[in-house]
Amino acid sequence: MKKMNSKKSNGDKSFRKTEKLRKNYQFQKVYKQGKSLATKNTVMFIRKNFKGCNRLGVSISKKVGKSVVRHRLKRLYIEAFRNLKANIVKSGFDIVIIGRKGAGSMTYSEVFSEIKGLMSWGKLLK
RNA sequence: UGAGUAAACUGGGCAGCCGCGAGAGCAUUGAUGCUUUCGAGGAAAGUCCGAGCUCCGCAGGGCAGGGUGCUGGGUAACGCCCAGUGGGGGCGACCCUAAGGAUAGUGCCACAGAAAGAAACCGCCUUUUCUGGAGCUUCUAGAAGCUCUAGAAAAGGUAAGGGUGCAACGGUGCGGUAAGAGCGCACCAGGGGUCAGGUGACUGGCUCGCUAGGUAAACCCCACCCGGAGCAAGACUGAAUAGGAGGGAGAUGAUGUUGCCCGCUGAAUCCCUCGGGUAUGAGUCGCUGGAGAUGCCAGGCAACUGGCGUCCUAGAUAGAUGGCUGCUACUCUAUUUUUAGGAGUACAGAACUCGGCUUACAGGUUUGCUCAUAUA
RNA sequence: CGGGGCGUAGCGCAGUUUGGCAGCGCGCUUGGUUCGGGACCAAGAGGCCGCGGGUUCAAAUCCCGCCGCUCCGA
Repeated sequence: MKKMNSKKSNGDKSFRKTEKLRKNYQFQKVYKQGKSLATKNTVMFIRKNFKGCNRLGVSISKKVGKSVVRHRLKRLYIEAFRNLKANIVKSGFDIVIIGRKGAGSMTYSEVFSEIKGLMSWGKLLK
């Protein structure tokens, strides 16, 4: 992965405001109509949005830890999503990632492999 | 050198790549794109105090209610800070201290103890009466009187003693007395008066025998302070506390103004329930230049204040500070004893802004002072 | 941002107003009863009263500062 990142040729690794889920109703739609996948530390909801781009929302409950722990975990999820964007084949999906109770102690490599596994389970990766 | 005490600072470093937010400039109808600059803390935390700012039919009165509580300063203000005073702890440097009033009143002080607050009880002493015993004297020879002693009753004196208890009516000693008592004296503890010093808390001297427990972080009294709500405050726009339906209250006063009353205000209003979601399931402003930071000089023991110069240092809104790599610093671990490998890097994330307090904090640096030991 | 409630035995709760013995029910242990078990009877163990200070002779209770859980309102 890291070697691929250093190449120039692969796609956009940015993460802009338009790729974020920002409103509560957007989250509620994904919860109600989406498909859910779960591991021990992470839950992922996936729903088609018919808009031609993939959007991400992250939600971490207060049970995970203090403010520093929650904030750091959210950044790790976004970083993992950003580094996996080039490998996503399908587009037009809303994705919501939820951190569960033990997720606060994970490192970046654990988060990355967890998100990668969930995405390939959801058939978003090639 | 070791132990301790007080205070200040730091909060891994350097380089590279990818990514995020904001400002400015350029391009662009715009969304955006490019360049460049800046981008978490000492506690940003807890939300415990104090203010600025904004609104509430001006902020008026009374009663409640709340807070503070040695003195003097500082400050925009404070429950904060500084300098002192008293008390307590430590050999010491130093630390802790809600520290006004207990003769304004009320309450409480379990168990024990005579008694937990001003009085009774036991006891001690004196006098009188009665009863018993011993001794002496008189004499009519078994009675009287006197002295001593034991017991009971009555009248009085006293607060020394009473195994308790956290606490017992100032303490110890000598004198004194029928027995006793600050009744008198010496020393000690406290209190009143007066004089001196100090702005003051208070300290020191002299003098008065003046000495009725503790608890006010129990009610309370005294002195001082407090209008309420909070940036989801509030303002603006292109309908913007939208516009609707049903029920109820309302000039006999709704509503608002802290709880209550008075006073003020004064109605297409107010309260409840249901349903609805607009052009973007709103946006912009408030939103960061301020009791700002820093250097020098002056005043002050200090907190702090004044003058001059320099600087601009986060402004998000599902909420920007992250990830990876290399070298290095520190800690841990197993192998090895020399290097290499692995894991980890304190507490913790701005949300209107300041001044404080409290709490959390791996490791490191510096300075002042104290004690002990050694050497000179 | 503002406000309220609760932390006591393994579990569910009293006691806090008015300071002085830490209690109740279920559960647990031992013994009895029964052929055995349950039920019943008798005895017993189990507590830093969330944590740290302070006031007081004495604190679960009063005061101050923290920690955790939980519920409202805008």
